[in-house]
Amino acid sequence: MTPKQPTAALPDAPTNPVQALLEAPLSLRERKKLKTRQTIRREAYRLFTEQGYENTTVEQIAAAAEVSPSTFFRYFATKDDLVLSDEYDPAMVSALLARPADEPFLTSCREALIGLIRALLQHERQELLTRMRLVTEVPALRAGLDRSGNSPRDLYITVLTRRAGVEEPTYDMRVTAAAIGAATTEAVLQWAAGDGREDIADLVDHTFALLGSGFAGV
Amino acid sequence: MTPKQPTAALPDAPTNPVQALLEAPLSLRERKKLKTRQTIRREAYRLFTEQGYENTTVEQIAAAAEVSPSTFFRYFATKDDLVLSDEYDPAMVSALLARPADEPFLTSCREALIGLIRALLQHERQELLTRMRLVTEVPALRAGLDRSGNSPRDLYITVLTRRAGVEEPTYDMRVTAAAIGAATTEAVLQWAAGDGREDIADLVDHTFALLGSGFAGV
DNA sequence: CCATCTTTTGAGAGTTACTGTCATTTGAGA
DNA sequence: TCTCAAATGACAGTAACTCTCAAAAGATGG
Repeated sequence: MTPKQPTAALPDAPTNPVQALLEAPLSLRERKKLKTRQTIRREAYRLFTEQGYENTTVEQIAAAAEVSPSTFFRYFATKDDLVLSDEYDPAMVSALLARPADEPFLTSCREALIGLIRALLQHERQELLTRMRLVTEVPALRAGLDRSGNSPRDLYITVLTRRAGVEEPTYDMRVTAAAIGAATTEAVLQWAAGDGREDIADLVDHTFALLGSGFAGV
Repeated sequence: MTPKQPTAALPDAPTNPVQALLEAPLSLRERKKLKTRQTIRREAYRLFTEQGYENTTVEQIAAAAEVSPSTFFRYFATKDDLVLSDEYDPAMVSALLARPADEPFLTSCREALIGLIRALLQHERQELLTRMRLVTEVPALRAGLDRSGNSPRDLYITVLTRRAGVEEPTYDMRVTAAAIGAATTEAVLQWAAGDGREDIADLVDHTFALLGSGFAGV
């Protein structure tokens, strides 16, 4: 489910940054790795906002973060991953699985999504918005958003499959996951487009109500 | 709406290959261009099936089609475009706009989609299946499927906007387009996964019924 | 048929994201 | 302090593009 990372160098990457900050018994090595990762990302975002995404080379980022290009690619599989890879998937999955199995899936998604974003807002509001702004503005990133492996679609498929207790997802599960996933993306991007001023609960409620109505009004 | 092509070299590319074959008053130049385009694609698909997508370089394709790499990129903006760029968008748009404006959008989509695929099947069944198989099998292509500009989402947004007679799409239109677009993609890929044996009308009917139900059963 | 103009093409050089290898460094554990 | 495994950097290589410019080929008017 998680975006393919160079697992050799990061065998046990923390699943959630928030979580990572809280349960802090990290070895020196792990602390350094975390710090390096953060530095790379921070410098990258700085350069992106200064001179644009396309105009910023990996070499520049590596130099700014004071690591070699080799090391850069050990931390992020691609340049896109700087923006696209997040560590929220596991949190979302457990939030979804924590909901009652007989609840309508749309409801589970709505609640899980609102909860997750609320939690994130407390810790990394600014970074979250910067990311989303980049995604909306850079076509290459917007495209990569649906890359298999880290898309909402794939996440929902996983949950639906597990919830049903089967091995392989059915076609209906895939359609459901794809449609709700696409709507989820729209909601998050809309929220980011308004610089996070819009109430996320209202937005998600509205979005999922539209889905639940079967597009009756359209 | 159409995928970004190097417009300099192809100022008036035919909008639809079927259409293009029928209305044949083409100048020598235009006939040669069309032929070159077809040759490149044909040779590319041959190489892809022989040795795989990733293992085939643009240089090899260009050599097989007896053009220079420069020329390749004049015909296809990227290697992905060989598979992803199609010329069906305009046909789909007009099919959709031909439906009554007060018909539920889901119904319009269902009918237009079934009609379009049926029409395509008569002329290019084999190529269509080869394409779709590539898309399902190559992760990079699967990702590129949602690239802004040629996604079903963007197409549906255009139609919804025009149908409503407004300038900018509303948020609800974007959500609707994204969700139905994602479902459309699932349907087409499912159909291709079964090598086109499944009845396309049944599949699309079923898929859009699921959407229309608001995922009540899930 | 010729001259001219425009479009298309090929050659070649350059950029950049990414891969793979190997030697060196650095933290972990006894 | 010694040893081992993990992390890093240096380096070479590949392939997808981009740009520029000159040559070739089709269109056009006489």
